[in-house]
Amino acid sequence: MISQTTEYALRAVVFLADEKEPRTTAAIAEVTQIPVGYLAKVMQGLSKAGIVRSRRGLHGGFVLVESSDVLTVLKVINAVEPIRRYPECPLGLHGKQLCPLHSKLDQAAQQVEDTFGDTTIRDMIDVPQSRRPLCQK
Amino acid sequence: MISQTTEYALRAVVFLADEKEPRTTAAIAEVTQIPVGYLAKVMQGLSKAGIVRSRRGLHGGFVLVESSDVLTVLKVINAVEPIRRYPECPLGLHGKQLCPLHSKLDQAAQQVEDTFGDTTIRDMIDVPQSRRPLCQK
DNA sequence: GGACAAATGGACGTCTATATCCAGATAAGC
DNA sequence: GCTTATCTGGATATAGACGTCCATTTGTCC
Repeated sequence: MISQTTEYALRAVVFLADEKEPRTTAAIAEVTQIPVGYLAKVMQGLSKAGIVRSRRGLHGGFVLVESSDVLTVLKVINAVEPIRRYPECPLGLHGKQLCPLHSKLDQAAQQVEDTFGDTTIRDMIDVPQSRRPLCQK
Repeated sequence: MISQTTEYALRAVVFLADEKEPRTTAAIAEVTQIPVGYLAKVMQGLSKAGIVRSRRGLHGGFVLVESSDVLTVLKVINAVEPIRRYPECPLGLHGKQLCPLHSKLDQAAQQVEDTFGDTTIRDMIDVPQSRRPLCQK
């Protein structure tokens, strides 16, 4: 469905949503349980995609660019690895129109996009009774 | 969303749906535009999963086990590579309950399963006006 | 039983996702 | 300007997905 890397990116973003000051790769890695070396690469990707802003040197780290109530899950997914759509038949058949097979596949992808496009990061943090992401409680 | 191998499996199954006699790997490969050597592996998988039945020797090949109006897209997907669900939090947090992040991911997976579970192979072949899968028209 | 057709299984090759490690660049604080 | 903290970029390693190839097994037809 979504790759391991995308899952990592979502965890990191959820963590950053609550933080005011920049958080280092090491700090993010610890809370999110992501291999620190690999997280560095993931964060670079998010940085280039404009999801986070990085600051080097002492007291540096990463902050979200957008507010968490504007940033959607879909934006994060698209920054890492967009969901595969079917703009046309992979076999190059029936012109621009899709056959029912690939139409169905595309339709499912669309559904997923819609679902994630409607969910902001804040939606997943402001939960009434406990069970916040990354938290034990 | 779904892997290349799963897409291959779906193409092969769609092709077999219309055929009464067994079709060889070579015949399937040609119509579906799948590398013949790799298709052989895919077909073995479908065979072991009980989606197709194989017959060796002259006039051998593959046939669907179930009728195409009973066989769903989901069954084929599950035979090759099931859609990843989230029975529990990957971080091992909050007991059996899912946090909103993984709940959302699982919900999307569920949606996709539902969509594909409701679609039979026949649904994709009996189309009123043209654009059948694997066909030019 | 012999000739041929076709699936099966194993060995192997390649590419990408995942992951590690480290030298270099850059920023802050003194 | 020096030291320290931190991101950046490149090289490298590993596993799995995708793909090829071939010898073997199993089946049909004569």
